Amino acid sequence: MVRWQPGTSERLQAAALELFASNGYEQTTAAEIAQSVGLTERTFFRHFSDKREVLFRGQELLVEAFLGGMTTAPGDAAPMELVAGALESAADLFPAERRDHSRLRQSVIDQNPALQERERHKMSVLAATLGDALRARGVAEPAATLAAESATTVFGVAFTQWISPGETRPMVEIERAMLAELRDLTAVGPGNGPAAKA
Amino acid sequence: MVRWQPGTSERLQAAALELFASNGYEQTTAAEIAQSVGLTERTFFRHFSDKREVLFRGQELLVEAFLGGMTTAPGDAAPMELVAGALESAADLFPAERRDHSRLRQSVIDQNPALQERERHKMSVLAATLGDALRARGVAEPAATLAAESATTVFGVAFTQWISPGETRPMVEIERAMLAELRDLTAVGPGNGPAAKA
DNA sequence: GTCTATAGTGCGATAGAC
DNA sequence: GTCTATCGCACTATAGAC
Repeated sequence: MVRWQPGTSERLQAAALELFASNGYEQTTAAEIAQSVGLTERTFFRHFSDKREVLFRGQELLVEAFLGGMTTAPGDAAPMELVAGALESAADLFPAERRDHSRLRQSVIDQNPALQERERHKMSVLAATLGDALRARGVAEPAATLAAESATTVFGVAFTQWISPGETRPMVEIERAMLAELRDLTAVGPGNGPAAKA
Repeated sequence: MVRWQPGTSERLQAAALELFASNGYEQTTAAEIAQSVGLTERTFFRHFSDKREVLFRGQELLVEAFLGGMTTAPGDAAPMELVAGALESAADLFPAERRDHSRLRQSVIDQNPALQERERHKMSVLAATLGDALRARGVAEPAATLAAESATTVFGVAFTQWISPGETRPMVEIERAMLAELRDLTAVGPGNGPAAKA
C-alpha cells in the first residue's frame, strides 16, 4: 500500500479549492480536506501553517516572477521602468488557460473576509519584497516604496479586470493599459491640472 | 451595584493596548483583557467580533475624514485633486499629541502578522470606499480605483514616516511631499522617461 | 500522534435603564 | 412592561505543545 504519494500539498490544495467552492470556506474543516485525500488533520497542518494558507501557495512564484522581471532591465532604468518589467514578467503566470481556475479561486476568496485579509497580506509582502529589490538597485526612499506599492496596485487592478466576465485580453495587455492610466492620472493634480497642462 | 459604565469599548481598547504592549499580543487572552476592566470574556466578544478588532476601532473615523475631504472640493476637480483633499482632511486625525500613542500601537501591530493582516484589510476597505466615492462623483474606471489605491498608498507611506524616530513634521506636510514624489515617479516611465529616448 | 489552550459561537438567564 | 448589556455555560475548530 502506498503510504504517501508525491505532491501532497498540491492534492490538498486542489481538494480544498473544490470543497470550499461547493460547501463554503467556513463550512469546510481542515479535517475534511485531509480526509478527502486520505490524510489526517495533523498532516494538513504540517503542510500548511493555517487553514487559509492552503489557498495561497504559489504566491512565492509570483514574487519570483516580479523580481525576475526587474533583473533583466538595464542598469540605468527608472523605477517605473523596473516596475513595468516586473509586471510583464508576472503576466506569464496568467495565461488564458488559467483564467477559469483564477475565477473560481477568487470567487471563494471574495466570499470570506478572512481570506481577503490573507490575500491583502500576501500583496503587502510582495510590495515589501519589491521595495527591497528597488532599494538594492539604488532607488532611494520614498520612491522605492511608492513604486513597489504602485506595482502591486496596478497588478491587482489588472488581475481583477483579467478575471472579469467577458474579458479576453491577455494579462500583459491589461497591465500596460493600467500602468498608462496611472501615469495619466497622477500627472493631473493640484497645481498641475488639465488647465495647467500646456 | 453598577452593572455597567459608559465607554466599555474604549476601556477595553485602552486595556488591550497596554496588555499587548507589555505582555505581547498572543500572550494576552481576551479573558485577561476583559477581567482587567471588570468584565467577562463573553462581553469582550460582544463588543469586538474578534480579538484583533480591539486594536482597529477608530478606523471608521479615518474613513469619514477621507470622505469629508472629498466633498469640499470643487465639482470639476481632477481625481488626484480629490485625493489630495482627502489626505489633507485625514491629517487632522494625526496631531502631534497622538504621535506617541500611534507609535506604541504600531509597534504592537508590527510584531504580529495577524495584526498586520487586519491593518492591510482595513486599508483595503478604505480604498474600496474611496473608490465608491470617486465613482459617485463621476470618475470613471479604472481611474477611480487607481486613484483610491494611490490615496491609501500615499497615506500609508506618509504615516510610516510620521511615526518614524526623530520625525517632527506635521502629517499634512509629509503627505504633500509623498504625493509630489508619487507624481514625479510615475511621470518618468517607459516611453516617457530620461532613459527612454525618442 | 495525542493532548490541551484559546478563539469564537449559541442560547438562555439576569440585571439594570427607560 | 420593553430594551439592551452583561453573564454563564456548553460547545466546536483551530493551532500549538508535548
